[in-house]
This record gives sequence, C-alpha cells and structure tokens, in this order.
Amino acid sequence: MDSARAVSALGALAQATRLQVFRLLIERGAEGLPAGVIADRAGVPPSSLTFHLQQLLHAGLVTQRRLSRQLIYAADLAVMNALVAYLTENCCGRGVPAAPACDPACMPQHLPAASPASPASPADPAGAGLSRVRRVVKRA
Amino acid sequence: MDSARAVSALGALAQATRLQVFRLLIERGAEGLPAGVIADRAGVPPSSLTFHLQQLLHAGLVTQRRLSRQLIYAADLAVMNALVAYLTENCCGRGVPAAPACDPACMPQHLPAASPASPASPADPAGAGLSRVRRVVKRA
DNA sequence: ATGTTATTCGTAGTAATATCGAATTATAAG
DNA sequence: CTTATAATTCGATATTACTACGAATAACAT
Repeated sequence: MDSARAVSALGALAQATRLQVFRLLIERGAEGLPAGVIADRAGVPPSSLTFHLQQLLHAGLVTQRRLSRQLIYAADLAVMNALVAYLTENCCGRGVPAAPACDPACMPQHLPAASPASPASPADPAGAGLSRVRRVVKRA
Repeated sequence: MDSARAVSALGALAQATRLQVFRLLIERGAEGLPAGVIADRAGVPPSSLTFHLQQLLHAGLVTQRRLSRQLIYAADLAVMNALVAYLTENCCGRGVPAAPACDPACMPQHLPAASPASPASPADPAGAGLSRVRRVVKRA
C-alpha cells in the first residue's frame, strides 16, 4: 500500500453513506450482499448507491461478482487490512508506547522511544537542516 | 470514536499534502514541528499550509501550541490510535481470519463467521427483511 | 415477452477544495 | 519604538468534485 492508494482508500471511506455501506459489507463477510439489499439498508436510491459503490470499487475496498441477476458486493479484507497496516506503520509512531488496536498481551517488548527514520540531525530542536523552498527570495 | 468523527478524521487524511504533513508530524513525535518548517518540508506556501493544518486540527488529529514566536503542531497519537481502533473493530471483520496490523499470536480464537450485530433475521441469505425506502414511490 | 436487478445517463445544485498573494496579528529583539 | 520574524486571516479564484436522484437502458431469468 503506497501513499497514493492510501489517500484513495481514505477518501472512499470518508463519507457517511459509504462508511455505512462498507461496515455493512464487513458484517456480511465474504458472502457479500446484492446491490439492491445494500440500497435498501442504507436508505438510498439504487442509482445513488451505484455511485458510492463505484467509489469503493475504484479504491479497491470492495469486490463485485455476479450471481444470476444480482451483483454481489463484498468487502475486500486484504485491502482494508493493508490500509490499517499502512496507517499503523506510517501514522501511529511505530514504536511509540500506545499499542494500536491490539491486545496488550501482544506487545511483550516495545522499542526505545522515537527515532525510526530521523529526518534531520539528532540534536535539532526545530529541524533547522532544511530551508529549501522559502528561504530563496530572502533579502532582495 | 463514533462514526461521524471517523468520517471527519478519514477526510482529513484523504489528501496527499495533509497525509504527508501528518506523517511528518508522526515522525517528530510529541515534540512536534513549527508551521514554517512544515511548510518548508511539504513544499507549500505558509497560507496554504495553514489551511491544511486547520483541517487536521478540526479533525482532532493534531494539536497546536505556541513556543515563543512559533506555533508548534504535533500529531495526536490518541486520536489516531482511536481511528485505527475504530477501523479495526468496525471495518476489519473483528474475528475474521486475517489478523489486522497485529502479531498473529494475538488471535487465539476467532468467532464463527458473520453475525455480530445481525440487522435482519438470522436465516436471511440476502437480507429480505427490509424494503422501506425504495418501494414507496414505484408506479407513478 | 415480462419482470427483476442494477447500471448508465443526464442534470442539478451546491458545497467544498485547493491554492496562493497580500494584509494583519503576535511575538521577540535591538 | 522600530524592525524583523512567524504565522494566520483575508480575499479571490478556479475548479472540480460531490452528492443525489429520476428516467432510460442493459443484463439476466422465467
């Protein structure tokens, strides 16, 4: 899961109706649900639902398959877990104290503190080792 | 973390610049970074950065504090972990095989299949117990 | 053929987004 | 008090994207 895909997936879930639909599909598991049923439960007209399902589909969060007359949608657990993994690894401080979404018993030991991928020099209170974009004009 | 807050947080992260900024702040930990440095690193003008920081602030994902002349922004680990927890609990199938962002040893036993909060009757292959919204207009 | 299921199409409003320069506020230093 | 730094607010703009939904169309089964 790269950054672009994460943005796409996050955007797909960042909407009340779609999040509701996705949670519905998660409950259903691999079995999935036909579009009509989803529309009913979500309380949106079929054409509106299709719109939202396309967003989820395009983000790779759901899969689509035909079963006779119905189109069955199911949540793609692999992609969703990849998203959560991305967030956990890139947006949760990696070794930081607070254990993210996991039983405490899962963390027998934790990493030191914070310095996994230090961007600047070690002793750099406000990150002075940069000045690329703005400092250019200065003193004209 | 309720659904509305999750949507808000997801939306805040669903943008390339903001996700980049947030990751930057995560790297920095509680120490945080002043706005100017963030703007520099992200390669966006100060006024644009403020816009994005407001989004993150409003979603509760970052905190703001003043240090002399500078405004220091830092990622709020608690809120981020709450978001990940929400996603894990509501959008990852809870007991479903695939272990989400967590050591496999964390899942000693898993639930049967799917029916944690069944919205319809137990034996309901395609969820027939509904039809509230759509069927109303029909035949005009 | 007919009915069911879902998508596509067309439309419409509308709000929201992202961006950025210039002016303004807040703080510090001389 | 004046000057310099740091960041925000303001104003403007362009865009564009979203969400929603009815009507028409396609896919499929009986």
